[in-house]
Amino acid sequence: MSPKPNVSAERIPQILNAALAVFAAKGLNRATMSDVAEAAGLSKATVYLYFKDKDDLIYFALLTSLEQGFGNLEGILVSGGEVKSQILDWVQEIASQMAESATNLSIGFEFYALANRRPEIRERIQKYFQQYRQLLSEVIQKGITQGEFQSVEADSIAVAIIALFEGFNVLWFTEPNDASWLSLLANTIKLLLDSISLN
Amino acid sequence: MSPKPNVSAERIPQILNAALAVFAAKGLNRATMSDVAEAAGLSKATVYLYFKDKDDLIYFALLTSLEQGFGNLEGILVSGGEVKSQILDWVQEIASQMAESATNLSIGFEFYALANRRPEIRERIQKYFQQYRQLLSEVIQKGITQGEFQSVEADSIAVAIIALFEGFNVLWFTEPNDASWLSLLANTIKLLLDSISLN
Amino acid sequence: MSPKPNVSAERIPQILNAALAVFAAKGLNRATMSDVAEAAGLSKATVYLYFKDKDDLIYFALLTSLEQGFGNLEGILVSGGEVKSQILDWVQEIASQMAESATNLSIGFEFYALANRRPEIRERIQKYFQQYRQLLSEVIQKGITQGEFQSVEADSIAVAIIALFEGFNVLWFTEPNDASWLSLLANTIKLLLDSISLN
Amino acid sequence: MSPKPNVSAERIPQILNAALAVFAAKGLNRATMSDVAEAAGLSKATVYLYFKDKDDLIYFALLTSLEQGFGNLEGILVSGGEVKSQILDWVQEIASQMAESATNLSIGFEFYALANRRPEIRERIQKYFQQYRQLLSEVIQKGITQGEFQSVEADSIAVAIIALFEGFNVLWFTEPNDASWLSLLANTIKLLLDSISLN
DNA sequence: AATGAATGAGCGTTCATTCAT
DNA sequence: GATGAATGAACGCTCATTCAT
Repeated sequence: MSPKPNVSAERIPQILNAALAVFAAKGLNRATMSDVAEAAGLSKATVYLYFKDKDDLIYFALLTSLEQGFGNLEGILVSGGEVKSQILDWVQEIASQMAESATNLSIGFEFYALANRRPEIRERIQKYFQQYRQLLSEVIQKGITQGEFQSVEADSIAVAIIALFEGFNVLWFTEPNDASWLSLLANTIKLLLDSISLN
Repeated sequence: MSPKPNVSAERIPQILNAALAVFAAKGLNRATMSDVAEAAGLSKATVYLYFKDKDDLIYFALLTSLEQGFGNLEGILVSGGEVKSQILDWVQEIASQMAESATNLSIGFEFYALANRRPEIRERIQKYFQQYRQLLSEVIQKGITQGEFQSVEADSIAVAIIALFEGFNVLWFTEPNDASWLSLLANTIKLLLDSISLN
Repeated sequence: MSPKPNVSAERIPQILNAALAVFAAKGLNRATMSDVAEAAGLSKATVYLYFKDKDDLIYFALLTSLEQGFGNLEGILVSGGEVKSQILDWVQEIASQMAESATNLSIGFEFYALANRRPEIRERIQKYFQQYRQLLSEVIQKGITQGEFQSVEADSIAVAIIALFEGFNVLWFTEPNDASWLSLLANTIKLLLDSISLN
Repeated sequence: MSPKPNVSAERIPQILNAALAVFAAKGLNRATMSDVAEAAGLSKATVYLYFKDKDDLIYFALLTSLEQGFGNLEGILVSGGEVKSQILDWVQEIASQMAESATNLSIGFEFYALANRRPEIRERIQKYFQQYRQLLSEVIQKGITQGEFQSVEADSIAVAIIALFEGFNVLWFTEPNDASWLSLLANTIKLLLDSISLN
């Protein structure tokens, strides 16, 4: 279940990156271990040196893809200035990142689907959303504390924003050529924040 | 790509229902044609009598799962009464349905992922969302016309609502034991509608 | 092993002709019973009403294709006139027939190959060649008797002519676009007959 | 379409020989990849390591069976002595070889039949016959140059001889227990060569 | 540490054949 | 006599996984 802590632990990210690329291109199932090995410039057997089996590889690929963090959400917490506008900037930033790696979204859906059968995957995804939610919640709370927002339940707003991101992901993915998603998403979140703003 | 139009066209729903059950339980890829046949109480060869191949079966299974319509959204259009409260009722209804068929969500994610490789699947999903969006848009527009809502872009609100549904789906699916999703979703949509309401 | 002698025995040639067409087009193995049934305008089950199984159908298809006789070889026996020139005319005639149904040659090769595994097929082919040989032998003999040919072994010449036909069949089939086969065949047989002619 | 060029390229002839044996015994279609693998003492998957698919295997089996060359026909070209007698010796030699590997003839017919559907197979067979014809043609031409034969078209005689070989193959194959084919073939070719000899 | 070579286990698909109507 | 519907039995092919070197 876990990569070996070898000297050439450089192999692990090498393999994981190859895996993510191949998974995104061909889908979790059509991607073969051969594909991954080839993309990593290694032999199949070598991949098995670092990952127990394909499930293991998928699991760590998920972890890797979940590591990308939440943009500079942390920055908002420590910076001065108006929270709302900083959130809206952050939305732009995240949405732009999404737009750039649109292909990667499809792995996301496969990971979600996998959660149904693999508890450890579900747990990681849950943990990811919890952290996300927690962080976003604190940001909203800061806005409340600073007097920008009404005294609403910060957590509810955090969840709403996350749901909007995920929901627009779906719409974006199914109709990737429609360029309006980004502004629709931004406007919706703005509307939401406006509605809890104090004046 | 096409089921036969024979007398025993009862076979087709029989197989499709079996397929949906098996797909939901095992995932699109781990579900074998044997599994589907067995679940349908038929032989494998018989399944092939009605569906060209597994891809064909998956495609029509998608169509079936997309056929469930949009609740009584149409009802709102023709009924009298306040739009906002009717929308909120409808949200409750749809969300309850989702809660009941939580397992089915996982197929949904697989279908989304599949859209990347199979244009005809992407098209059907797009069409589904377009109809959904169109209908919801008309409902919002009715609210505007009736003087309930400000003169906002109805379509943007419609998309926002759909995105919220999809986004909460994701959250729900990854953490199915959390009972609060439904009310969080309902509250968020209420917040949204309140923010465009006229008083 | 044998077609039923039913009232609608018109079905039998109907099926056999369809079978020959399909066999020629797709090969004995790739041709399915469905193909044959469809080509005959009947249902699969009906084909089984008249032929026990596919092997049976192939066997009777072989018989049918062997029934085409040996051109007007018999005519030479009863006619007056020079034998040699009549044989050469007959060669032209047969070779032209071959040219017209070039596709059919491929079934021929499949039948030959099948002879290895199916004694009853080998027997029919043997019988076919024996009759052919016998008839041709008599024609040569007539030429000897008439004083056209030297007193050679008529049977050897008959076999040689048959072998030349079969051999040119192979060459023709493998290089069907070469138009010279017919004249090469005719010239070779002429050379052979000249070499046994008396002046 | 292509065997791998690895160290264990010993596998390739191993598999091809097994394939030829199985193909001859069961026919191209009834022979399964499992049969071939088993005959080669390997697993099915290993066969697929060296041959892309069954078609590929058949194609290379054809090449192998076509590689056996044309006896010492080349020897006649460089040797001194009478051409005619050397040809007749060669006929005996080739015919004996044919007699020994009578079973293999049946694959031959299947290959011919296959030429109809597979252009690359047709091409190889054509090439085979062309080389054969070219070589034989030169031998005849040498006989003409040496003053043994009349100044006939060497190529026509070459084709006639090839046709006779192929034709007798057919007859031999359909009636393998008849021991007279060899002498009939030899005599016919002798007759042909006599008829173009100069005295 | 690395891999070429090998394979067991399965899966999607086809097709000759049967049988109730 | 005719057939629509159904299926058992295979077969070609793939792929995750192992292991000797």
